[in-house]
Amino acid sequence: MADYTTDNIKSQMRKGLLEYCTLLCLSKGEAYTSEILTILQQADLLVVEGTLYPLLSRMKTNGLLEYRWQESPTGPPRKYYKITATGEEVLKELNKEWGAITASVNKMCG
Amino acid sequence: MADYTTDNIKSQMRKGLLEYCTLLCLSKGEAYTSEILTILQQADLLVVEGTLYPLLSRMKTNGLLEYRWQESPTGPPRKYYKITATGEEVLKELNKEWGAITASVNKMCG
DNA sequence: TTTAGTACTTGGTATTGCAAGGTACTGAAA
DNA sequence: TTTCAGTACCTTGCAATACCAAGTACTAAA
Repeated sequence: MADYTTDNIKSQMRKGLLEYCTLLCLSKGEAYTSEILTILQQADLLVVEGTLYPLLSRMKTNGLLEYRWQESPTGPPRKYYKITATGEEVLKELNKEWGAITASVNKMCG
Repeated sequence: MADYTTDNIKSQMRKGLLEYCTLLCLSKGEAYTSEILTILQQADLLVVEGTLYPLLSRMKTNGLLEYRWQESPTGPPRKYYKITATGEEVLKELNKEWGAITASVNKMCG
């Protein structure tokens, strides 16, 4: 099993949750991209660098996130992202939406 | 609320589940496109014709679905889609995946 | 000064969703 | 007969997105 088709559908299922999970992650406190990446990957979100950077930029542009630069002792400075008040409100909406979605899917299963 | 950004993220969350829910729908018996469309829309999947036709074709090409033509008393003939044995196996995988995803998300919430 | 490690950014390509328009069949109205 | 409305299928063109790969830039150690 786990052929190309199955993997493709699976990854699509997870892709759609990327923004939501990123907001969830940052609602617990600020973090920079590599940390976010690791957290999302540990939740099996299968996300990679080239996806996450543009995604964070979009969310910043849309006012859900903000960032500050912070020097790093071991390399170039880091962008620490933080959720905004708007982001918090959107997250509340998305939490409701997630509940509705699981209800929808479970209804289709039953 | 419910501004452009929120709606966009919401729709992405649901989009990723289209193939899965289509398989779920057809695992209950065959149906033609308009019926599938109605069922998915009743589950709030926000799908439209121009999305569903190519999607069903892709799934047929990938061996998940098959169809037969059937005359209609009230118009042109209909394509009745049915899940294949391969589709059933993929669906089992996706059911497991859905369980894993909800677990992942809920872990991130907690 | 070169190399390795960390971190951010940016093309190019492929996939996908959707709006809009097109084809074709049936039956009823003009 | 012709025209129209309803049903059903399909395609085209545009925009958004994900990902791979490469590029830039900073630090520290060899």
